[in-house]
Amino acid sequence: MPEPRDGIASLATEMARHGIDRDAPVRSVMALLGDRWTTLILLVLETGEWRHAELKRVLATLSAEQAISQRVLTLKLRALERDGFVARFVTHDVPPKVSYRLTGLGLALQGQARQTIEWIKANGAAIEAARVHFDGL
Amino acid sequence: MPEPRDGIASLATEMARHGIDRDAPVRSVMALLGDRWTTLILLVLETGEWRHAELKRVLATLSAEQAISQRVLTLKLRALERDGFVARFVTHDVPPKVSYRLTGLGLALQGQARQTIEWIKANGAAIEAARVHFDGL
DNA sequence: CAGGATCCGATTGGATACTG
DNA sequence: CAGTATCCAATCGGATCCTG
Repeated sequence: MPEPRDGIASLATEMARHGIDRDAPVRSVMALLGDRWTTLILLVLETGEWRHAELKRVLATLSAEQAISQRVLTLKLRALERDGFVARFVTHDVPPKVSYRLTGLGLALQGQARQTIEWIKANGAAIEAARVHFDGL
Repeated sequence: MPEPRDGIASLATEMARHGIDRDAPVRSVMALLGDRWTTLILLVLETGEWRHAELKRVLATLSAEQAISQRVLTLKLRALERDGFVARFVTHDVPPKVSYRLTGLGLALQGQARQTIEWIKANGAAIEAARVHFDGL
């Protein structure tokens, strides 16, 4: 294992110790936040408890493109539930009523996501300027 | 456009005004941070200026799985460069020497990413416990 | 050495139809 | 209504080969 530069060795051992990779949740949660819908779902669930269908409808109004498919919404909610970010409530009526809301952990995660999103929005002009410059080369 | 719940209307108009979706950089930058390699690349570039090959080698030591392919490394560096997060330097020798480092904007982005990653690491045990609970149902 | 071109497998997300 | 199953297109990432 080469050590190409000063400082990177300690960095690597730090990462190994704290598990930034090696299937710690870091990779998968970052991927979740980076996917097509999760940040929007978190944003909506931050406002309270939502039924599946209602959530699907409001997400459609929040996205410029097409609506989320029922299948993908279920997939994303499951992923968030599995990681403990979202709690799921069911009444065993016919038809069943299912609702979702953030857990404390999910609310904290959304706080993190919101910070990053706010930063990107605040620097959006600079980013888009860089893109125009790069594309016009 | 229905308004299923109090507060979501102002949320939607806020998002439309500030462009949380609608191809503002928010979506694409979040996706970049969520992909297989970008956060690791930012982490390494935070330590200084790196040649392409050296960067590829150190990334291999930082990831538990396989090494990054040359093609994908170039792709990710281009994406970061296009958004103004990474600067690229070339000497027109034979063979050429190409190096990369973070811009001020990229350093700020890495600050954001680091915060989120630290949060995930700090809550990694809770997340993994939630997974065990969910999977054992 | 850096990176482009090509080919490929794996994953992601959307559309639709069906079930309790 | 919520969820699952199936099918499909698009995207992502890896492997290999080739060039200045």
